[in-house]
Amino acid sequence: MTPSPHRGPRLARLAGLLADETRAAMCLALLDGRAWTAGELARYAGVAASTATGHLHKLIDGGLLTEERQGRHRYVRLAGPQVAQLIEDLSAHAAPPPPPRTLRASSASGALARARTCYDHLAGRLGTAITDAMLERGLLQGSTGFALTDAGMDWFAKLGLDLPEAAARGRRPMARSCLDWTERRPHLAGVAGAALCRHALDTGWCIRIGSGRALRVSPEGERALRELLGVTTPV
Amino acid sequence: MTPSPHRGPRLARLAGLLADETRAAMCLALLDGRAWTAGELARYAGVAASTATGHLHKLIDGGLLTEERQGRHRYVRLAGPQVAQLIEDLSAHAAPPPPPRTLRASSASGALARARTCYDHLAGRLGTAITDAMLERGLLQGSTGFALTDAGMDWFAKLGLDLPEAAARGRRPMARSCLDWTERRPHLAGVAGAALCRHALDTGWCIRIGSGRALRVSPEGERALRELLGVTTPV
DNA sequence: GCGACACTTCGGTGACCGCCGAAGCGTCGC
DNA sequence: GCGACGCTTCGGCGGTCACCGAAGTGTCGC
Repeated sequence: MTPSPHRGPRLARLAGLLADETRAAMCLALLDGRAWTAGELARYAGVAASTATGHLHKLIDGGLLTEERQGRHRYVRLAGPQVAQLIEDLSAHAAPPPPPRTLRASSASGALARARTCYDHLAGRLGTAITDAMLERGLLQGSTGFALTDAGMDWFAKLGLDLPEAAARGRRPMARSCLDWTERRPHLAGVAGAALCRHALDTGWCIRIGSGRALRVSPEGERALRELLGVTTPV
Repeated sequence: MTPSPHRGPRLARLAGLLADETRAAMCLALLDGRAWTAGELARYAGVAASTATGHLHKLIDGGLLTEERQGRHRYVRLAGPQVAQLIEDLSAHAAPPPPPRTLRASSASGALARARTCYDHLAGRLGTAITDAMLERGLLQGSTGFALTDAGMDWFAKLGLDLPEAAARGRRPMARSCLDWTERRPHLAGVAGAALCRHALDTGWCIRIGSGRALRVSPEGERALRELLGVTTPV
């Protein structure tokens, strides 16, 4: 007797979606949380447009992506935060065994390692620094499985961010830990992480560098982070 | 410029390990946390022994499994809790879209839905009931990303379980949430979940039914859970 | 020792799947 | 309208991979 009905085939089907280098590259690109056109993804992955079409069909059928058609363009994005989390987790497990701990600064092209978005929250040295500060100040609890404290809820409320209301809109965790692939330490994700990132972009604390995931911290952002969390912008 | 060195191929390689029905079935079977022989897995998955050998090689090379040779037997098990978590997470995401919420009792063969192990912690209605009770009593915090409170640490200490010492032995989270595939709600995993499960088996609160993952709760176990957590054994 | 047994290695076979280019279909801009 | 453009469908090619049976290696038990 199999212990559960059809878990094996289902698991294999889902894993199969990510088991191809081209599709994996597409999903990792989409981790920036934005919508890409089919052509952009094809060029990014280095395949013909017709090939990309087939891959996108599979990813959409499999529920990992959603599409949105606009004129002659077809925009695709990750189907939701759960999918982003899944890919991020899986990708973290697939990381190389011994990370070259010493000269890391030289790799991962400076700006990205300094501050970037990870789907819809903050990552890089900025993300982990903010997370560390929130832990120190008792706004966040738990060395790995994060939970927001009452003080943490107040802190967000003072910023004008209504987390309970945001959390009620979906089944998403209020606070979640996401493994940072440059820092190899957790940073804040979940509803709280997304709200903070959105706030940082809305208020101009952080500004996107070009069209990628990299961010730079504005002078106002530096001041706000220092005052609110005692964070000095990462070098 | 690719945003990161070689994440795509690595992700694809890892996913590829689980993208085959036979390998997926093997990994799901190994989620019970025990060591299986190659022949057992071959029969379980319904393939020839030679085929199973090949699959096990791949899974071991890929770091998902470890082997242990004893005489003419080759025992394999999951390489660690991180791997168990990964497979459990992935499998939860692969679940069928609309769970038949009504007649669930009839499916998932009664005993397993009532109480079972999930790798090395407690799952099923028993697992979620214990988790709910710990949340209610303030031993655990966070609706999804769990963290143990001070009161929770004391509670474990009173049972004679030294969690900080256990946690220091590895990089494993103290408390973690694991999605229960029969209840569709989280239960307690991580160091704390494993310690509690081990305690329950050591003290005879729970006893394995046959050789599978299913458990039954002993009379002493019922009494202990009622006194310690106010949990009445799930029907 | 001698079989019984667990597992492994080795060809061979067939299916699946990713890839491309060419041709077709819609949309946009002049 | 008319091309330019983005995307899609189709056919064909080639590589990869899961599978098996048969033969081989090591271990256990008598």
